[in-house]
Amino acid sequence: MANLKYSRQRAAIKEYLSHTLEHPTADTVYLHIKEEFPNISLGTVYRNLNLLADMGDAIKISTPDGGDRFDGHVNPHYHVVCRSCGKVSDLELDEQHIQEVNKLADRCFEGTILSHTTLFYGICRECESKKWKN
Amino acid sequence: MANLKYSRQRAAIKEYLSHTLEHPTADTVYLHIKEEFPNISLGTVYRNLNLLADMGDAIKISTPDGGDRFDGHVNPHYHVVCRSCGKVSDLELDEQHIQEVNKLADRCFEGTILSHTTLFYGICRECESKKWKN
DNA sequence: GTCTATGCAAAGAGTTTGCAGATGT
DNA sequence: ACATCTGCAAACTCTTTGCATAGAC
Repeated sequence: MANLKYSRQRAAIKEYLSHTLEHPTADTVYLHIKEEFPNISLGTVYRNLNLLADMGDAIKISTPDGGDRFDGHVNPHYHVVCRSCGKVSDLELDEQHIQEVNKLADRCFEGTILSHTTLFYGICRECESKKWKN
Repeated sequence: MANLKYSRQRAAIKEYLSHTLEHPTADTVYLHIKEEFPNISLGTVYRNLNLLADMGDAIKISTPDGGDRFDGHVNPHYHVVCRSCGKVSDLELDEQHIQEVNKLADRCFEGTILSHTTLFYGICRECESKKWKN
């Protein structure tokens, strides 16, 4: 791994990721950071998001629809994708459960399990309420 | 949902997906089906893969690196992505476990959980052996 | 005959990359 | 001073779409 140098843009991205509860796409991060750094380019955002993900300071979430999303909260937790509006929410599960699943999987796999990510699909509360208004 | 008409191309894709243990990308499916239908186009492959996924006859797997992969085995099971070679393998877990996880998640989420997919990351057996040769 | 599926090619979305100049150490 | 990072734009990958024709019912 190469030597990293401080950059204000990267610091701002990391800061933003660690304070938002949304799970922004690269483009959303770009639009947000642009308020502070009007000249920042999308390429820089992508480069830094990938750097942060590689360093373990962010998580990249791949969903079947649309681009990847990023999460600055790296404690073990799960995500729910709303089938109706596409929003990604956090789902805190028993930390022990997460470790259990890794062990369980390791027993069934001819190799080594390092980690896992689980994506739940469902309907978020907002969309459930809307359903009754239509 | 619209009316579906039979097509040999779609049948061939479904057949291929249900017999392979790889988890091919759309392009891999395309190359394979091309042997039987030399004129098939990539667009047709994508259209049919999405149809199959919508009908529940295939599963679309999104990984952070590269394009989506497809799996014709729709019984509940998990996947392992090798961190070294990128290969996707099946992981059969206790079916009850899978239902348990949905229920557990539903209790922790303000909305409704419908399903989930879990992607394990690890090192497959082939790559583990290679490690000792290098 | 009508409606859907196909092949083709072009367009679209998301992401990466090469380069010259700015910035951090 | 040197290596890294940035902004810009072009390139690239993956996927979708519009249209005329072929195929299913």
